[in-house]
Amino acid sequence: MKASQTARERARAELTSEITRTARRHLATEGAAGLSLRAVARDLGMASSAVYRYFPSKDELLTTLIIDSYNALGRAVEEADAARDTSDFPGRWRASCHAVRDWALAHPHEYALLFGSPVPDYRAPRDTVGPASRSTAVLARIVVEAHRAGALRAAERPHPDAGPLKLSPTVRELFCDSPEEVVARALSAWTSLYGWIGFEVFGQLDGVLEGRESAFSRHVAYLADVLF
Amino acid sequence: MKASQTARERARAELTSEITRTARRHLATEGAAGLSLRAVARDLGMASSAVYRYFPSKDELLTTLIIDSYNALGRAVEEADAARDTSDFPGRWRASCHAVRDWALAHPHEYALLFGSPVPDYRAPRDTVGPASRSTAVLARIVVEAHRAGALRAAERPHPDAGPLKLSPTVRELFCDSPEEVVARALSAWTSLYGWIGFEVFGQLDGVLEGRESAFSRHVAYLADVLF
DNA sequence: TGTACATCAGTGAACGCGCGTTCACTGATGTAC
DNA sequence: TGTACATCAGTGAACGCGCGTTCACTGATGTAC
Repeated sequence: MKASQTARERARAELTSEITRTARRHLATEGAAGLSLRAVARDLGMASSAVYRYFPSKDELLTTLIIDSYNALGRAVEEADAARDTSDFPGRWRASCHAVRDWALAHPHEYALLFGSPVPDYRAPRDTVGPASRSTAVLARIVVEAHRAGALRAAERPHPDAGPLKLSPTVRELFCDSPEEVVARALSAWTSLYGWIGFEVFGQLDGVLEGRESAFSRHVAYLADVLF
Repeated sequence: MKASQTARERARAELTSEITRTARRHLATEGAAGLSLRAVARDLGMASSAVYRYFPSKDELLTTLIIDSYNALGRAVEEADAARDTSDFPGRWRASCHAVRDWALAHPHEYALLFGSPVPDYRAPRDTVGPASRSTAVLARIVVEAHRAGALRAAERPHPDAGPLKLSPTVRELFCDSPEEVVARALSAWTSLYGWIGFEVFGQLDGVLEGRESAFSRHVAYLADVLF
C-alpha cells in the first residue's frame, strides 16, 4: 500500500496530466492569451473550481506548460544532436538547428510562449531556468567540443573592433571557459537561428519567400561559416 | 471656409490624435493584450461609446498604432542611414542596425506588436504592408547599392550546398534583381539582426550577458562579414 | 443676416460575455485502532 | 474485519471585475436658402 500508489494518488496523477494535456491543446489552438482555466475545466466536464485542487492558480498551470515545452524542445534538439557522429560538428550543428525549427513550426504557440512577447503579468519562476537552457546547452556543447577538437576556426579570427564580453557565470560555465571569440560567435549564431525561426513562426516571412526549408538550410550554413 | 478647416474638423483631428496618443501610451505600459477602448476613453474622460465616433472598432485603432509604429521605426532607420556617407556601406549597415535596436529598446511593446507573437484574432489589413517594409527597404537598399558599387563580396562566394531561392515578386523588386546569393545573404543577416534584438527585448538575454551595446556591435559586425 | 434643417459629437444605460478565484458543502476514499 | 475519524476531490453558486459594442437620446455645429 505504501510502495504502490493508492487509488486516490493514481486518480490525482491522471487528472493532473489530463488537465495539462487539455491546457496544452487550448494553448496550441488559442495561444497563451486565450488560455483559460474555465475553458479547460469545461472541456474536461468538471467544475472550474475543481481545477484549483490541482493547480493553485492559472500562473502555476502556465508555468507547468512552459517547463514541459522547454523540455520537449530540449529533448528534440538533444536527440537530433545525438543521432549524428560525435565528431561531425557541422553536421551536429545543422541537425540541431533544424530540430529547433521543426519543433517550432510544429508547436507555434508553444514557441511563442517560450520565445515570443512575454505574457503580461506573468513572472517566470526559478524552476524554468533549468529546462530553458536545455536546447541551448546542446548548441553550446557542440561549439565547445568542436573547439577542443580544433575543428573551430572561430577562435583563430578574432574580430578587430571587438570590445570585451561581460558574460554571466552561467554562460561561462555553459561554454566551459572557451575563448571569448568563440562564445561571441556562438551567441551571434544562436540569436540568428532564433531570428529566422521567429520570423517564420510569427509570419514575417509570409509572402516573402517560399521553399522555406531550403532557405533555412542556407541560413544555417551561413551561421556555420561564422563558427566553423 | 472650404479651404481652411472648420471647427468641427479641427476638433475631430485633434481628438483622433489624442486617442491614438493615449492608446499608444497604454500600449507602452500594458502591452497589446492590455489595450482596451474603455480604458483609453476613461483616460480621456469621455464615454467609451464616444470612441466609436473615431474608430469603428478596436482592431482599427490597433491597425493605426501598428502603421504608426512601422513608420516610426522606418523613419528612425532612414535617418540613421542618411546620416552616413552614401559610399560607406558597412557604416550605413551598422548605423541602420543600431537604429533598429535603439528604437526597439525604446519602444519594447511597440516592437512586440510588430515583431512578436501575433495578436490573437487580429488580421493585419493591406494598409500595413507598405509601412511594414519601410525599415527593411533601407537595409535592402544598402545591400543593393553596395553590390552595384562592387563593394559586396557576397556575390563572389556562392555557397556550395545552396538550393534555389523562391522569392516573391515584392522581394525581388526590393532587391532590384540582385543575384540570388546577395539576396540570400541579406535575408540571413536581416533575420539575424531581429533575432538578437528580439532576444534582447523579450528578456532572453537577461542574466546572460551585460554590456549589450558592445555585444550587439559585435553581432552586427559578424553579420556584415557575411555580406561585405 | 436670419432662419430651418441636416449633420455630427458625445452621453449614459444596457446587453451579453467570459474570466479568476473563493467558499461552504457533500460524498467518497484512506487510515488507525 | 469492522468501525470512527480524517483527509481529500469535486460541486455549484457567488463575487467582482472588465471588456467590446449597440442604441436611442440630447445638444452643438455646419449649411442652404
